[in-house]
Amino acid sequence: MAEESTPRTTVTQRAIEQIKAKLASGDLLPGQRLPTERDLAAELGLSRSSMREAIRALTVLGVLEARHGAGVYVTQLEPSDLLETFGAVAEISRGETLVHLVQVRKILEPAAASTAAARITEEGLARLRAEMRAMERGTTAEEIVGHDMEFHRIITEAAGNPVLSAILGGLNNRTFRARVWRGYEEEHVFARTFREHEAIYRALTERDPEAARTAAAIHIGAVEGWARARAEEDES
Amino acid sequence: MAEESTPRTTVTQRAIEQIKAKLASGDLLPGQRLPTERDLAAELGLSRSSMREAIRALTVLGVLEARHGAGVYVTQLEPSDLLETFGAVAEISRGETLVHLVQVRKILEPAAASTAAARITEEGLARLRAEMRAMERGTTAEEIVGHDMEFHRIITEAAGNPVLSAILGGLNNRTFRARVWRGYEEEHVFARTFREHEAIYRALTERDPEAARTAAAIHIGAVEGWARARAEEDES
DNA sequence: GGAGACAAATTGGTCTGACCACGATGCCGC
DNA sequence: GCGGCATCGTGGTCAGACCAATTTGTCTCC
Repeated sequence: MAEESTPRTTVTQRAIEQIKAKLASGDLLPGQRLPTERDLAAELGLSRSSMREAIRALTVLGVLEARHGAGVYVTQLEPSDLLETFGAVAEISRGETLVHLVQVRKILEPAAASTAAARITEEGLARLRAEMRAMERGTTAEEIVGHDMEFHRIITEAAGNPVLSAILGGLNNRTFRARVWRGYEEEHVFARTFREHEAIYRALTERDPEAARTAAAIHIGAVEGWARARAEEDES
Repeated sequence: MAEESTPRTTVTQRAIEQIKAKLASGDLLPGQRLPTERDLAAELGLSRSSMREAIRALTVLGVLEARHGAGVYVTQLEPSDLLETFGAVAEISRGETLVHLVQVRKILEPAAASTAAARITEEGLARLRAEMRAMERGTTAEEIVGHDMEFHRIITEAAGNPVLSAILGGLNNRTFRARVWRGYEEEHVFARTFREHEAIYRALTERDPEAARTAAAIHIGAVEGWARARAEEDES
């Protein structure tokens, strides 16, 4: 027993695991610089090509960061770094999965709004007001959607949980929204969004967690409907 | 204008984007086979090494699957494939982030339990009973934790949202649990878990969504406390 | 004629070594 | 003392070779 090599997998995969282990164990700390690709390859006993594949993989996962000419570094390992890939999922998903993604958002966003009601600062509320005004004044759909996203981002942020923020950020991708909200330019749909944002804002102002939760749930509920319609289109 | 090349990024990164675009647009469909690495490299105008890095990155993201000797394939793009990386995050995270992860679970799991109360089948309930019995009979911590995880997995599954299942699955990682539950072997802690599972199970049997939600929230609330204690240890 | 075994072609996995491009360092001249 | 330039270190890319797993086709034997 005690196989020292892992024949059933690739050397690259093994390298990935080894680096991940060093991270989990605290052997590598956030911000720290790794040895050079060449040294690392020698250390782990593989070629530079394979080592590079491993580093690239961990880079897209948001764990490492390669700076051309400067070296490879561990990221801050903030949830925002690590869960960036969550957005990629939202971008690629199609059909029914779109609905499932929105459903998860429908669970998380009300919870975030509820927590935010108790924690949001006066400054946060002021920023929400600003976004609402900007959204109403907005002319292009692009612009309006931008302020809409920012509105939700501020609330999420106020909940004070970076993991939650990162997940909701991914689910709230620009690309994702664009796909769900196709044909969103209709005037009355925007009007409805305004009203719903207003309701959420009011609940936050009154520091009413339950009202905030409900208002957010209603808001996302509307999105869910569109996602469902869109999903049926996809199933062609 | 209209720069045709993207000088500000790497060729590998560009290749990743191009393949992702093909996936999002439906140009590449789940299960489909891609051209060989060599052909793909020629097609996108880069070397095979760089192409391989791109493929490896997408493999780690759960989007592609490379079969030695057989070719590269698009996965089924099921949430379970794509959100596998979520587990990796949970494995690497330390300190306060552990608490934030558990907090997200505390939001999602009650929601899942609530939905499950309305949807779980008789067979599902039977499996829950079996897991509870097995857990009580379990001798090693390893074994008990395994049945515990399965208990939650069955409930999550019954909620019928694969995205939700995938996220909770990642949050419920074996490694993750091991880190949070250090010193979990104490008898009374297990006893408490038994009782809490019992409460969740009863609510499901009675098809009572609110009771299920509450019972699940209480259960995860206990875990949150341990995670918090564990996080303070980490901050050394 | 069909089934199994073997051989060849296909294709991902790994390695080597070279060169380029970007950053950091330090030296030199003003 | 300071700005600019040369050098070196390091990641980024490329090319070509060989290995290993799989697939496919063919051939033999029953």
